[in-house]
Amino acid sequence: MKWSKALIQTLRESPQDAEIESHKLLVRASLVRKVAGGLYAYLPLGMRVLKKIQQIVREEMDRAGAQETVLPIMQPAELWQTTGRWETMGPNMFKLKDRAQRDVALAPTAEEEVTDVVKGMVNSYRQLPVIVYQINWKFRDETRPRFGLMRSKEFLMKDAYSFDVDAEGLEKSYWTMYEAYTRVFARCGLKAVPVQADGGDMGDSLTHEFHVLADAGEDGIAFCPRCGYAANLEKAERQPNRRAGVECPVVGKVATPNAKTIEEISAFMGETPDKFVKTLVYVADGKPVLVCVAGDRDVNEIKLKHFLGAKTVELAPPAIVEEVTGAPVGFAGPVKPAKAVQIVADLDLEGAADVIVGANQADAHLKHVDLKRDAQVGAYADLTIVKAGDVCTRCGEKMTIKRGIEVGQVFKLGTKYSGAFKAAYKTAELKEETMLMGCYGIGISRTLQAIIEQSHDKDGIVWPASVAPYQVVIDLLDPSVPEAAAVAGKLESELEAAGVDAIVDDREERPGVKFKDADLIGFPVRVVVGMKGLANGGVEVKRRADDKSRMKVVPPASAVEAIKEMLK
RNA sequence: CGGAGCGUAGCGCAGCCUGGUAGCGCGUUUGUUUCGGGUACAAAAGGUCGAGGGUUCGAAUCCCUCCGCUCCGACCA
Repeated sequence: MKWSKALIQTLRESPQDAEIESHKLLVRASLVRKVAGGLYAYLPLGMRVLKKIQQIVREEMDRAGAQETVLPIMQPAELWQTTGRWETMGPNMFKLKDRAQRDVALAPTAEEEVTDVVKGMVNSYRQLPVIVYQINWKFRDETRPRFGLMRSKEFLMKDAYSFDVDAEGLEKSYWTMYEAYTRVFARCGLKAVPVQADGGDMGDSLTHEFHVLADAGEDGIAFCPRCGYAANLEKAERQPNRRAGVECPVVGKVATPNAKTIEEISAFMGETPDKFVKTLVYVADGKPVLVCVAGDRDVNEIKLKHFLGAKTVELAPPAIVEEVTGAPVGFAGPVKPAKAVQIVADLDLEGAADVIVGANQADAHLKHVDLKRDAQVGAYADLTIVKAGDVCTRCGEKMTIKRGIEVGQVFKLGTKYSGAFKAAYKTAELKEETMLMGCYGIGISRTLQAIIEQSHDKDGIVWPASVAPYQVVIDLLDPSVPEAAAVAGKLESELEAAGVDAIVDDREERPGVKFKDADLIGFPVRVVVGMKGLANGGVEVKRRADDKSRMKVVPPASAVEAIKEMLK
């Protein structure tokens, strides 16, 4: 490829709407261009990377025995109504009508569609297991698209679905995909770590997310340095910090005017936040619940939801809080609320005594409270978000918190979709059984950006050779000198013959411009064809990631060899 | 959906407070110059100042409405 003919327009300045480094580089290096909020055009350079990632995914899926398909992006509403997700996906799904007023959706995912297709084709246990996949555009009407391709309204996703006869088969499919994902990310030059995660609305409990660790990541992950435990904060567990066995005098009321938050009240009373019990009013499936956690803790709403077995859990609006506690927001407590409602508390508080709680009365708190003696706590459970320094449940080590970008996820779905669609097969005993499903996603476009986020320096992107838009840039410093141009041209075709893709920077630009652009876009290997080098009978070959001192000067005839060596 | 900010040339921005011929840098085109880390000079093209309405002799500028974008929060198979 000749640069002078390529549709590339690098930018000196970052677009003003880009916040994180990978987003800035994506735009500056001319890989994508924003069309509208959350919608991006993939330019030739970006497209080449996207295709290389896709190819790696395809090879690994095929190796794992998955079969490629393409399902329609436009999906009839009936499919979604079958599982009830037409409603529950709600505004996240792009919905439209065709000319006959039939409802259709733009695919946000494809469990329904694939289940319907496989159901129509598989009738016998002999046809199972089967895993199908597709690489296709997905659409989600995100409330807040952000960070470029990280969270966009339209994105490229590989989604795979496994169908098995029993739990054992599903287990096997799940780990087959897990292995394949490990290989995919490694081949993309990414350090992606598998972490345990919450299944959300998708299915049953076992699920792993693959995260690329980065400060710009949207998810928090708890890690145990000793035993290797890694879990999304949505799911992460810890050993409770019980403080039982404290002597507890009789309850006393304290006037705490205008002190509503734990911070305010702890400053007011001169006690540390962990001496307090924070009581929050939640509404779970329409019913109010009091939730107590230690004052220095935050409620994990996902854990709460699972514990209560509720479909929806949200903080109660002020009116409900007042009705339940009999006091304005800020003074809720577990001791004799105005309305007798279910009270649940975090495991930290099991046996807790001599704590301070809201008095269910304006501008007042209670001290010397013994939860067991003074309150009607219905149940104790793990209800809080893990923090750095919390203790690992497995090995007792202190955990750390890092941030990650989720690039892939593997789920066991069980019969959630196959049940709804009555996707059944005949057993050898002629019985009808429901298939067991798993689903497995990789965000291809997000992976593209995650690679940049993980691999860049002050000058630009540092592409791993496996996914670089071109593996080699040939900087032809004097394009108007025929002998130099001939050397570059010959090298380009030799590389092509050797299966290495290269772009020749043949622009009439000063060397500095070419070097800056090469660094910005981040081609793994740079070859400089200049009069200075040619006078000494050589071209210069250098890795993007190395400094100038690691540059090699080789005769043009052996350049291909040297380049291939560097690409390894 | 709540809070904040911003919409002026392909990109980054000034001008707005205090109304009076729409500017700068990058990029683009042409010429000269320079030539191993974003050369320099000159000339040129490119804008219904987000949209609509109002005030005014006159609106990028003041007022109203709407739209879009970004950030924080809530949400997130």
